[in-house]
Amino acid sequence: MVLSPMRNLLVTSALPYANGPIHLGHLVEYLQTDIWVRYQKLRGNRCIYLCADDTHGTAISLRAQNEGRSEEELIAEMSESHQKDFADFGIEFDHYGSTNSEASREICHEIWAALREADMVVEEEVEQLYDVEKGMFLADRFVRGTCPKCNSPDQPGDNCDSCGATYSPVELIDPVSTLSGTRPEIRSAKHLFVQIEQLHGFLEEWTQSGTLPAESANYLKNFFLAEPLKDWDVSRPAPYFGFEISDSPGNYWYVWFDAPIGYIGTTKEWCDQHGEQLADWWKNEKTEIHHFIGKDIQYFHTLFWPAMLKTAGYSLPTKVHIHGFLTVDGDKMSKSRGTFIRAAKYLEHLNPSYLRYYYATKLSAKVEDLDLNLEEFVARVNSDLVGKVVNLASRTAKFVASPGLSETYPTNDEGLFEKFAQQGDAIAEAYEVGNFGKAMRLIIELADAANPYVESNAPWELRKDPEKTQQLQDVCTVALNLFRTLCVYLSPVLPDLAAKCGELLGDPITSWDQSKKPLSGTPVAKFKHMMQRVDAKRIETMIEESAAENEAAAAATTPALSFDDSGEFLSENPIADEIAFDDFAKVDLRVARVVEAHEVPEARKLIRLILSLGGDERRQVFAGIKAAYQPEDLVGELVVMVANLAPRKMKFGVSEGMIVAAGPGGKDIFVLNPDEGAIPGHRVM
RNA sequence: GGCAGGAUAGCUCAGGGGUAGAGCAGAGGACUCAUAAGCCUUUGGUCGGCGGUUCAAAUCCGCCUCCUGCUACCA
Repeated sequence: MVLSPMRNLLVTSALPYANGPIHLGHLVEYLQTDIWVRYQKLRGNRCIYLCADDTHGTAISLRAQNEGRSEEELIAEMSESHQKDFADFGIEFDHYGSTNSEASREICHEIWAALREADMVVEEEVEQLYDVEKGMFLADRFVRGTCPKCNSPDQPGDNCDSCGATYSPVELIDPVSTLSGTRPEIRSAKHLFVQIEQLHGFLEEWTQSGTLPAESANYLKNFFLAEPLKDWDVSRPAPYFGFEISDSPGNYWYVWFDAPIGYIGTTKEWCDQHGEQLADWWKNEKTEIHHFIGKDIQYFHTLFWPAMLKTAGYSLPTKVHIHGFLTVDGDKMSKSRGTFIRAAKYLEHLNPSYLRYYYATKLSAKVEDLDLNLEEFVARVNSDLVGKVVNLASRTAKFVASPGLSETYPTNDEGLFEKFAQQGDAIAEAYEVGNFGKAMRLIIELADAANPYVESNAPWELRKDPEKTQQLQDVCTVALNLFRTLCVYLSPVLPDLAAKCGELLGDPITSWDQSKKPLSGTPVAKFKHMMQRVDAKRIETMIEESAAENEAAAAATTPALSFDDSGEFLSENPIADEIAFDDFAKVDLRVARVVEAHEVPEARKLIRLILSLGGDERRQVFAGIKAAYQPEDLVGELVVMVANLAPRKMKFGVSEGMIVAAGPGGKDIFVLNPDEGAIPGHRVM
């Protein structure tokens, strides 16, 4: 790639939602972006990095309500906490704003006016469930109820976990608001829709024009652009925490309408603070706009967002960089396992540089998930950074502390400096396209070449011979220059290390081109440790603490879920001897439906049941449940029967199996019913 | 169900028609400047399976298996 002399770059990360703290998953994106931005700045490009808190929507209101304070208080605190976490990880924004700002409000109105003018806005009545007690409409995720297709109870508002049916929450049988526990009613309200289908052709072209990773372009092509695009519902009726729509009082912009606009609003704030013109950044062909986002929010950024920009006459994103999700040791982050780790928690135990480097080794330009393998994390950081890179300085710097670097750079460095300098282009290219993993591999490859040089030139031997002081100084000058070049290359990832290298050699690292010219004749400071090795025990502690915190938090929010079951029955009836699976499998348990149930007048404990196993298969079973059940209550019920039990002649007839029930006996007998969805004949295993 | 991506050494991954690679882990050795770091040597793989194209396939094509993700008020 040809890098023009000086580019103008506007870079954003997705706006974190003001509903919770930053965790290691978020950091993939902010570190990725920060590294890219630092790289661009190091190259001498004009680059501003902007971000903001995403503050609107129902979830914010609910949380504020639960905490008994205003939305404004909540988002102010969140913003502060987010910014602290970012700063502590070395993520340097040029400006950090909020979607709840005057600047953002202005741009929302402006873009809205443009959509109106383009005749892209339509009104439609939408039926939604309304929680009378809370006084608000309920998003799908706040409703549960019985599936209209299969009658499974307690299903989510948009689809059934049991039969997989999708539906609208208004179709639910017996809907319940998860917010108040009351039954919501169906109400109709006016919503405003944007007809992005009008820009179908434009979006098709734009999404396929190389602005997106190939995976994403294909995805959009197949899933969205193959058919007419649906109108986008961009309004929510009051009460809603957000901006009221000027020409539609009582309606507010949906959080996903104003979130991306926050990019522009934040730019405007930055411009106002720095005497810059917004148009130079957002209405200027020469400015590149780069968004970094996760794959979960692709379609907001690649369909709605460009449609809005296009309509309002703003520049379109030059590139949308899309990353995957973080897993920890191969699994999704888990609160109970303690792998859901807050940024602040990490920092209590570990150095941010470790994570910056580790993520860098794992990031590529592809849309793929990134695994934080904790064992590898320790190995990589300790081996690569401490063992190879920093080691170069720590094993040589002290030999030249008094004379400093040689007056001129030695000619006999085995071509190493030149080799290091030449690799710079390949490393730069890898940074530029977002393939940080490759950049790190190339850099560590160089470090691997540098250590044998020190080894074979053995400065610790040269030191013993007063005749060889010049040679000693030269060897160390070479090693330290190689170290410095590595620090230049690593500085987007490890600004701290670069700063320490600058202090050691008395020459701050500020430009990529410092990798091209060796340093000579300068003093060398007393060597101080630049990076501690990762202590694996701290990781363990961090995980344990995270798990404990999450457990405590979960317990606090779900007090209803505390159980206090007596162990009495179990102690009186100890568990039987262990059996092999095969022994259990001999028992053929089946779901059966009670099709008839009859009194047996002469029997003290028995009821005569006719069970159906589906089709024409019928069994007569005498069940000892007379004290606990009325026959008429059993007809139609599903039960579990032992289907292959040898028939038994009884006084009142032949019993062809038995049904299973729990309890101590007498009146306390509880027949087992399968959960919803089971049908007669199903085997029970 | 549909779609996308993936499967290469014990682990994490690179490579991508011409003798299978790196780091870490493992084994052996020499050294002792350095944060028990570093250096040298070395074990280890039918590149998920089956077919096809080709002089040649880990690589290209087809089918299959398994994982992961996504799946709009949609299929």
